[in-house]
Amino acid sequence: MPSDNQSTFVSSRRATLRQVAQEARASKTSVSRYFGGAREQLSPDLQKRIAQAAAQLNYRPNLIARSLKGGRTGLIGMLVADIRNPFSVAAMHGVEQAAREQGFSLMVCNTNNDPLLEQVHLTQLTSYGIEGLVVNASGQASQELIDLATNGFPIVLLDRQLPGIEADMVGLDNDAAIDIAIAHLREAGYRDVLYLSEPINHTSSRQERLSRLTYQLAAHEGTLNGHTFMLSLSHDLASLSPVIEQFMSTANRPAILCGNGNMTLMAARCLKQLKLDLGSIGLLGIDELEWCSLLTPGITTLAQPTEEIGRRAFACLLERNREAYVGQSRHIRYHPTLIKRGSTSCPDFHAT
Amino acid sequence: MPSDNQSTFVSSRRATLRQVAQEARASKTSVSRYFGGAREQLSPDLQKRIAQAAAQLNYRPNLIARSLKGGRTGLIGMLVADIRNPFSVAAMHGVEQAAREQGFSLMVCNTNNDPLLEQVHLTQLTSYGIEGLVVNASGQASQELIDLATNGFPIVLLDRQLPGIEADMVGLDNDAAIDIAIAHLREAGYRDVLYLSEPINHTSSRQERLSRLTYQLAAHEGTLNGHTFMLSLSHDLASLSPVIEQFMSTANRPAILCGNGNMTLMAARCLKQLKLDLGSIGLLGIDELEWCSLLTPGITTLAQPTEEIGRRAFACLLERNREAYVGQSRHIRYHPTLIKRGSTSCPDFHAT
DNA sequence: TTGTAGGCGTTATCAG
DNA sequence: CTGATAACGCCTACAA
Repeated sequence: MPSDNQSTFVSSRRATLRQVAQEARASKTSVSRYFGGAREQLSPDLQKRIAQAAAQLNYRPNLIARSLKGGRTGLIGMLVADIRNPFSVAAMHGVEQAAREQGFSLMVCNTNNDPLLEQVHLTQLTSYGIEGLVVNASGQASQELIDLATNGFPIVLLDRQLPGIEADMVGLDNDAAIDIAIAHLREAGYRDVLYLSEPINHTSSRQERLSRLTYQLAAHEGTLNGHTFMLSLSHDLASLSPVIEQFMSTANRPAILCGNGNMTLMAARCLKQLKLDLGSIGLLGIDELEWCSLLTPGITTLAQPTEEIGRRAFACLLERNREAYVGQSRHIRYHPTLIKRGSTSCPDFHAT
Repeated sequence: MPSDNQSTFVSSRRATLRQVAQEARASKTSVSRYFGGAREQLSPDLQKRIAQAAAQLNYRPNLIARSLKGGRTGLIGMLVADIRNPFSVAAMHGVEQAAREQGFSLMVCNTNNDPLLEQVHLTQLTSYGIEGLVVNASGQASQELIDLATNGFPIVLLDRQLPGIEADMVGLDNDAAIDIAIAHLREAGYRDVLYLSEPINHTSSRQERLSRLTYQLAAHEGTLNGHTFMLSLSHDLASLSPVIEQFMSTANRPAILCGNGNMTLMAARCLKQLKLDLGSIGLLGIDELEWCSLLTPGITTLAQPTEEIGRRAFACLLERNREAYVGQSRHIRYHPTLIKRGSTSCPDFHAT
């Protein structure tokens, strides 16, 4: 809770509806109507008086008081696992735009991948009477969140599902992503794949990508070999380097597939340090980052429509809000776009 | 939304203080005290009854209603010009952390560099009764903002000042940044500098950097030549390429100095396209980005303590809130850190 | 230690 | 068309 001290700058308190009413020699009701969208009902004269008084007092309706009565706060909340991840930022941007277009404001909370913090923020958000929640949280849902979902509170999951929570989800078509990635790597002539992922930690999108990879590797057994390495962000390059060196020493036509943008960054750092040339060792990342085109000869990526994903998430929220909780929860998955660059084209290889 | 049923049935609406009071056979006052921090005043028995009832109903105080009476919302607002700028995100992260530590929640609004949008968001924010505002806006302040500041509303400017607004500001020591940059370039043997900036547009930080650059160039007249180019983000590389080509054709030991991260990105793209080698043409950027170390041979940058800047901004807000508006507004400037990399070390050059 | 009454700024209901 | 009046959920004198 904010600390004790009395607000000292209260001198310039905002004007209230009542003051406007007095100044305009009208009733509170009329003023309320004027600002509440029923302006047409009022006589031109009254309208003018109210407008004048309001302008003079620089009056703005107090949204808090309004929501107290009406139940509608116009607030929606968003929980983000890692605000410094460009994916999160882009998605958030999408949510925010869509929300504003519909007259909603967004409260964003960064949980830092900390379930405890998630709980704290959730309590805060609900205490402020948010009307819906977009969640991109760390793998496990807090009890708080589960309760909310169970009670039919409008929730949309972003990028990942959460065990124990029945809600709409919008994210990437992970199967398609892996399929496209593998197909591309095969066509480009790579034969050994090292998959880099952040620890699964119950994060569904990571799980899905890994599963599909396993499936693909099985399907191409004999022509494509696979290895997997989980890398926590808190680890430094020191733990990745030996893995890659080991991989290089045994692999034939090797390529690295990165499960997300963070992994692409780690891989690129490591390859640079090991002085390995992009292309001769393949590199393909899920998530497009602004610098991927800069690194000679360019890093091939699978781009997600991040903003659109955010916008869609908000749209889902709105729908749920309107139609109550009808029908099964939907899973909306967007198709990734392959951006081919030099990191997956080695002139020495030839497609099968 | 749930129907507005009054009945005491399992309405999915949140429990209110009144319901808890009924369930606990206590008065609203007692329950209010229980949750308002005066728990000690109550008899153990009463405390227990209230605790039980609250748990059973899963009661949470409604922060909105609370703030209506007390005036304190525990909300602070932040206006961000461009949410996709890593600097903004990092600063926002700092603000958010500091705010949470003090029990405040953050409402972030992205103005997209659009003054109109800024106005809209500002109205919204104040309507929600925010207790303070952190502003990193496009150059010109809206009238709305000016009024707020004039009335003594707690505002802190981030990274840039705004004409017509007397408020604390926290940002980079731009003079120091330029001084360090120029000194470094000179030492590294560069003799011609092309300064890339986004259009000044009344943005004080851009103005300061440019002015200081001009000053430095004058100070080193004869040993250092300078040119300046303003590049809008909406422009594409096509407009930058000829400038750089022209610069290269006439310059002696040329280097590019980038006014911020966006410019560094543009420059890097352009140099890559023109197939110019980093180092033989110098490149130094203000703002450290995650990929600057990746691009061979590394881009030299001036790093800002972005998170700390955000945290400090919130701290200022708190102080202002406590001590009313005492004394002059402060300008807090952080010193940048030079991160030397290959882009400013050309083996052919020798220091003066 | 506990409770009663009134009010915060707004909207909804029901009269005129 | 316009205006009283009663909520909304909570807090805070003031009593008991």
